Amino acid sequence: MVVETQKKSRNICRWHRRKEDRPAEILAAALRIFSEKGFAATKLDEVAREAGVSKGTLYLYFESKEVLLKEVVNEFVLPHIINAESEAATYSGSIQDLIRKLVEQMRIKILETELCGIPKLIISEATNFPELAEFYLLNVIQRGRKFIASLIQMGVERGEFMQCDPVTVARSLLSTMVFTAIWQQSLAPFDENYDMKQYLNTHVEIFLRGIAKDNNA
Amino acid sequence: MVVETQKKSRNICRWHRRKEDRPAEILAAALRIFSEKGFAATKLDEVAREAGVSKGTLYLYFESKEVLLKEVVNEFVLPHIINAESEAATYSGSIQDLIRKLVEQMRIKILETELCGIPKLIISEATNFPELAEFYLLNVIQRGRKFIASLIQMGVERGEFMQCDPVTVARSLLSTMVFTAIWQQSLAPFDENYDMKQYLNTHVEIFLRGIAKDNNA
DNA sequence: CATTTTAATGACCGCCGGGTCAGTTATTGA
DNA sequence: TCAATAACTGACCCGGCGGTCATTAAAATG
Repeated sequence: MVVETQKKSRNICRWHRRKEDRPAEILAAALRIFSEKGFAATKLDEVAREAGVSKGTLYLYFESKEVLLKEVVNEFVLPHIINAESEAATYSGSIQDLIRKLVEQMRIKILETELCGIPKLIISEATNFPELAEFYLLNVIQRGRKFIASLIQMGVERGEFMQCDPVTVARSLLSTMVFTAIWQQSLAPFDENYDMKQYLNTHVEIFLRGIAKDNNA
Repeated sequence: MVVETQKKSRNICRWHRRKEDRPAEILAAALRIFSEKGFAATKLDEVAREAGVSKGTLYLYFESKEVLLKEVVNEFVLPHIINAESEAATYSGSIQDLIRKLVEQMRIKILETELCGIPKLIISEATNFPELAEFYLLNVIQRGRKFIASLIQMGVERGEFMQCDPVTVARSLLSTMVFTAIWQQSLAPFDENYDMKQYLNTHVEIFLRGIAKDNNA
């Protein structure tokens, strides 16, 4: 053994040079593997295989495993928050209906995709990577919370909702979204009769009825 | 180097032989470290140090790292479920008040202690240890869910709550409890102005108002 | 006190996986 | 056409940790 390096026949198509596409492909592969395995249990060899490159190539584009994880978060999560905010800005119906709509969109675009692996990842590694946790809390959770709180506040002013502390109420609604993501990536596969859509609908209706100004049973 | 083994001076008191106490001490230490670090990032050397023993001693009482984790779950979680069930059996007030009381007890006995590290642990490692996930889902989550569903059902029959699917509603309430535990062990330390008690109270009141039969704002 | 038993120790082993780099090959451009 | 360049590869390195076991000494036995 030792050295003797590569001289054998080689699968041709892997040897393409595609500097432009590599980062995106690697990030997509990393999202998949990180979501499934968590941080520590993810092997870079596996990410590389999933991305169709060698481990060395990873280090051409990302300087370490930890940096790779951060880049995954940046790449895949932020756009959706921004999207929801602009969605709300142009909505003209009741706040209740807007909330129903936003929850449904979040379900379809995040909770039912592999994207929901990210919250679980952050939560799992929060103690080991506090810097990442803070980044996520600030840029995703707190941003989302402020956004929802502003909707609640608006609903109160319009007389749709009862008097309440919008921030705490927003926390309550958002936590359900986060929990749903985490559940999806952990115990949901073992949980018979679990139906995310039904669960979310029930929860949202209880929630809306719970903060409604007057009660129409 | 090599061998030369131990002959130097030694801290005397660690050499006590306490076969009876060791397992409990090791489990307590394991709960602390597992809760804080997660499974993969926990080093058995550290658990041993925390328990005041050597790594070899761990293997005298537990055959592997994975078995140690399972024993931790068995030891610390199950008793609390059983306790809540018997609590409810002897309660005589309204279901609403019983739910308030149970949530508060859960907060004090689990959520505000290191015990809440366990749900996070299970969630984090669900993919890597599906066997453990199933065990926890069956013995803790589903058992708790059935218990809560029976309370909801009772509330419906008594006319406290509106018509609903008790199991889905139970899911909604329990998920908040689980989420609170997870949050406590992950992002809560970074989340300024987070007050678990206030959050839980608000959430429970919204929930109870949301499923109440008639609305008294 | 001498002997046996066994709780407890910690140096060591082997493997695994993050990270490196000498070597290989597609592409560029002169 | 043929350097020169740079994307890409994978064998290798090495530190860290789960797990082992020969050794030590506290307690039990007689």
